[in-house]
Formats: sequence, C-alpha cells, structure tokens
Amino acid sequence: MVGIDDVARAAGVSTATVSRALSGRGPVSAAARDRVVAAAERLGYVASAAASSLASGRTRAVGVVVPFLDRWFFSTVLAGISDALVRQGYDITLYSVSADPAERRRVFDDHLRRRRIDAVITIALELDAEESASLRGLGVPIVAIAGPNPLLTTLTVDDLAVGRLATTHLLELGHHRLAHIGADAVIDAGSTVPSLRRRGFEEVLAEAGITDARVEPADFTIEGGSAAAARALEAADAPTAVFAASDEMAIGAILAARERGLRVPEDVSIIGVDGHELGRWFGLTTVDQFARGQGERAADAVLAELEGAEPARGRGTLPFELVDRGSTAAPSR
Amino acid sequence: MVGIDDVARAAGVSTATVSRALSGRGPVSAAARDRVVAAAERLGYVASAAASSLASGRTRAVGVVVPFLDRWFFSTVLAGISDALVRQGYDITLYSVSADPAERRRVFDDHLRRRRIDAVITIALELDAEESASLRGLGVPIVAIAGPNPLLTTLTVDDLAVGRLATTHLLELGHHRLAHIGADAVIDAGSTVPSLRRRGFEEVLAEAGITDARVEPADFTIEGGSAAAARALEAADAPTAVFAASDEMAIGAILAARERGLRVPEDVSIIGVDGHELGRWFGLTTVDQFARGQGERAADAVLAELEGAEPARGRGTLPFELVDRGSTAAPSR
DNA sequence: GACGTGACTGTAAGCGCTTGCAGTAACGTG
DNA sequence: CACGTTACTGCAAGCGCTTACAGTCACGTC
Repeated sequence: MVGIDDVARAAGVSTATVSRALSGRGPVSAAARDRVVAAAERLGYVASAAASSLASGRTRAVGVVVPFLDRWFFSTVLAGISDALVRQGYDITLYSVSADPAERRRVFDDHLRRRRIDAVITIALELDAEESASLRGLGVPIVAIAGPNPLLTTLTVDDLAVGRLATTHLLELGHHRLAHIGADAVIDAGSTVPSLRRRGFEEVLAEAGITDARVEPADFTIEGGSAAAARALEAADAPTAVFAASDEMAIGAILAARERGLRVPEDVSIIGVDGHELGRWFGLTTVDQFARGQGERAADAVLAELEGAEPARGRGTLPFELVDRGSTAAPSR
Repeated sequence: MVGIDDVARAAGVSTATVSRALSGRGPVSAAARDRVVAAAERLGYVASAAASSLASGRTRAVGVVVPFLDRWFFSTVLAGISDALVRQGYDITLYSVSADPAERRRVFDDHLRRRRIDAVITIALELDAEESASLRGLGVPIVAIAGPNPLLTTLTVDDLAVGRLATTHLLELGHHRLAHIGADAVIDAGSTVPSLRRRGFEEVLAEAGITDARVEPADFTIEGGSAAAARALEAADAPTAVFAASDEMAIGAILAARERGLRVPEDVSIIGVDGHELGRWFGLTTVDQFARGQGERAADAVLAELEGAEPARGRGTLPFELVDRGSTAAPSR
C-alpha cells in the first residue's frame, strides 16, 4: 500500500508538506503543491482514514440515524443527505435503529460512540432524554429532522400547520362531512408527527363549528389507508372529503373509493401529506414536505457547523406546500 | 474522553489486557476480564475506531455501494444488509454513486480507497473493468449483487430464468397474445437484468412458436409501466397477458387496464417481477426475488469471508419464486 | 549591511489503540 | 527436584498520518 512517505519521496518533500498540500491546510508553495499532487496522482495515493483521523480528530464522515431504511420517506431524505455530503467529500455512516430496545441502545451506546463520525443527522426519531444526552455527549454537531427537541438542534416541519392547511383546503372547497386517516386519538404523545397533523385537523374543524368529524386510525401504509377509508366510506354518514396523514394512506383511500364505485374527486375529495412520487401518478392533492430537500437542508446545516459556523440554535423550520393535483374539489350537491 | 488507560487503571491491569479482554482476542483470565468489562461499562469506555483500526487494520465497517438510494429495490436490499451487519456489530458506510461519471470516479478512486471499510457490497451496479479492478485493489472481500462478473464474487439472480418462468406461467394458462414491458430490444448490452428478463420472454415464446409478441420499453416506474401498457392495450391485437419486468411497472399496467375498463385478470392477465410490497395490495402475481433476503445473503457472505472463510469463488445463485396472487388467469374465451 | 518579515519547509512528537515478544507463576512430569 | 508446559500478563514498538515548533531563505527597510 502506498503511504505518505512514498509520495514525499517521489515529490522530493517532507511528509509534512505532502499532508499540507493534499489537505489544503497550512501554507505550501505552488511548485511543491503541484509536485505533490502529481506524485500522489501517479502513485494512486489516498490517505488512510484511520491514521488521518487519529492524528487530526477529523473523520470526514457523517452519521445518519434512521428508524427505517425501506420506507419512502426515509430513503428519500437519505438520498438528499447523501447528495449534499458526497459533494463535499464526506462519507455517510448509516445507523439503522430497530424497534428492539437492546439493539437500539447498542447503537447509541456503542456504535455511535466509536468516534467514527464528525457529525450526526437523525431522521424522524423520537429520542428519549437519555438518547439525546448520549448524542450530545459525542461532542459533535447534531441535526435532528424531527419535532422540536429542546436538547438538540432540530429541523422541524410544523405538522400542526400542515394539518390545518390540508383541512382548511377541504373546508374552503365547501366540505362539511370530513374524515381524517391517521393517528389514533388515543395515541396522543402530544408532539409526534401524526398526532400534530390530527390536531391541526381537529382545531380547524372546531373553529368552523364542525364537531362530528371522524378519525380513522391507520398505519401509514397503502393497505392501512385503504382499510381505514373503507370503514369511513361505508358509514351511514360517509364523508365527502378525507384528509390522510400520509400520501400512501391517501392513495389507499383513493383505491378504496374507486373500488366502491366512488369517483375522486366528484364523490369524495382526498388529500394527503408528503409529496410521494406515486402521488403524481394518482393525481393526488397533497401537502408536499419536500423530503429530499429536508435531507439536503440537514446535510447543509451540519456541514456549515463543521466549517465553524455557529450551530443554528434551536429549531429551523422546514417548508411545506399545498400541491393541488385534482383529487380534491367542491362537494357535488 | 475516557481512554484505554483509564480503564486499565480502574481495572488494575495493563492496557494490553484491556484490549484483549474487550476484543476477545488473546487469552485473559476470567477475573481480569470481569474487572475490565465492569470498569469499561462503568466509565462508558468505547474504543476509538480510528486508533483501533490504525493499530489492527480492521475497521468493523462494511461499505455498501448503490446507484440509487430512493428506489424500492435498493433501499430494501440495504435494509437487509443493515439487519445482518448490525447484528454482528458492524457499521455500514454508504457510497451512493450518481450518474455523473466524475463523481462516480471519485467514489471508486478516493472514497472507497480511504481504507475505512473491511469489505464491500455492491448492489446492482454495472462495473466496468477499471472499476472492478479498483475494487479488487482494495484487498478486501467483495460481494456484488449483480449479473455474473468474472472479476468479482457475485450473487446473481438468474434473470433469464425469471423471464422464462413468468412467460411460461402465462403460456400455461393458455395465453397466446402476450406483451412484455421492460427493456427496449435495442438496449441490449446482453447481460443486464432487464435484457435478460426480456430474452427469457422471447425464448419461451419462440419455443412455443409465437412470433408476434410485443415488447414495450419502459423505465421501471409505475408511470412508465402504465404508459407502456396503455400503448399495448390500445393496439388492434391487444394482448391478453402482460409480463412486466418489474412490479412497479406491472402495477402501472394494472392501473392502465382498469382505466380502460378492463378487468384483471378476466380481460387481461398481468405478472411482474420483484415482490414489491405494493404488489400484495394490488393482488399482483409476481416472480418474487426476495430483495431483503438478497441483502442478508450478501452481508452473510461478506461476514463469513471476514471470519476467514474461503471466498465463495465465482457466483452464488439467488432464489426467486412465482407468487400467484390472482392477477393472472386463463384468457376468457 | 544588519535585521525584521513573510512564506515556506522539515523535524519529530504524538493521536489511542493492538500485538509480538518476553516474563512470570502455577502445575504437572520424569 | 529440575524442567517443560500452559496460561496469563505487561512492555513497548509500532500503525500512518497531522501539526506545533523551530528553522531557513529571500526580501525589503532603515
């Protein structure tokens, strides 16, 4: 394996100069730099990450912690993160925390603490106090894409506002009998994403004086959304509009409606949340939350902090936007 | 930061013994081991990855190289890999190679060569000779989930057989007018996955004496599948059965058929390939290739080799299976 | 012409572990 | 009882870089 001394010898300089020339830290004459770069190129030299980070304390890697890898939202955010980090020459180390509490602890107590990474990004993770503290203890920049967490720098979508926006949209179209597919009213940790979307829904309805809206719990899959929509649509006072807390559930709802011979949006309006690529195909009106952009934002924030920028204190706000693709309309008389 | 000396002092042994006790390499008395483990636990000691790998040459990390992060197949395989590796205490370093050739080179020439990883898994990547050589040059175990590549250890789905299986299934049901949605007959690198599936289709039909089957090119998305199916179904001699080279395209085909008032499978049979979770929902008959299992297999192979097993020379074969969920049936008279 | 400056460059001391080697103690064995 | 074994244990030499510090050299400046 070619090492830094080989390059130093080939370029006729000391290893110190090679290091400086290649990393861009410290002064190096143009001539020396050129010789070093040429020699390194010729020999195919790449500095050992281990040696480099042992000596410098920097790793050029960012850890990304996710609860799922194989769900649309997470892999999309991850793609955004990857794009942004690769551009800056950073590697990504992936930490997938499973539902198993013992494994989850291992990730926080062992894996993340190996000091393999310069920063951490977490995606949609509900961290308890101990986990938050554990992350803080790493002494590296951390950005959490998640609901506000006083212990961390967070990037947050205002999901209450998302819920309000979607619901208001339906109300403005003239709907009065609405249903929501999402968090069970009972599972109300209070600050989790699904709960907030539901609360937005309920708030807006309450303000409009509507009290009989239906909430159907579901599990954020197409299948779950379809089943929930089926229950709602088969009820005596079937809703004319459905707000699903995710696009996948909304698509399930569209399919359930079609199966029952209902036209969307003529017979029932349906709106989702996410900006899932499938939505375009179904003509689904949604509140887009720009998942890929969320990843890029998080990566940029982390990179900025690594460059020495002040940690963006407190919470950053992530954009969302109503995208009308036709699955909602005024109720037919 | 607590270091190995702190633990050594706390446990009343040398750092050598701490290292041996914690890594399980080399003999340590039970008493010493217990004291070390207790001290490490108490102090919250975790060995620095950089120091450890500089000294030992091992990193406890596996690199995974993917062309896309946000497509079902890749994120599902990745999830399988992650499961298997985390169980063994390995970290995953993710290398996403984009379409941009310059960035792609950077991944192979720089990122992967930082010696940050003990092994590499590539997913569905067409590697040119230079890239294969570059990987080999890393001197670590490599497993490629891909078509056979003489330069690497590969895990391969026999996609020719997959294409044959799906097509045979349709033929056995009694269909004579078939269409395939997948690789354009022109893009025939010959060994790529889509081409092989198409060739399987064509071979079986040729053997059955059917020469007028239609091949509609599409891009492996629901949308593309739908458009391709629309073209086929609107032709004068519309097929009674469609074999799509991916489940997403097959779902697109189902939706296109429904839109035209055709019933599946009564009016048209549709079969896909993948085992995409959405397929279950659409009642899609498919050739499941167990994506998650592919990831696990790859990870296990790599781990075995890291444990000192002989590299599984040549190619391993990945399983696939026809799953009949009802979207195919005999053609109605 | 002596000297301060600025711009590089090299020397060498680590970074925090792992592990070869040598040493020690406790046991059989002949 | 001398000695070979076995089973640990510790010492200390790295692993391959980065960087503080101490030059060195070429220029102005006074």
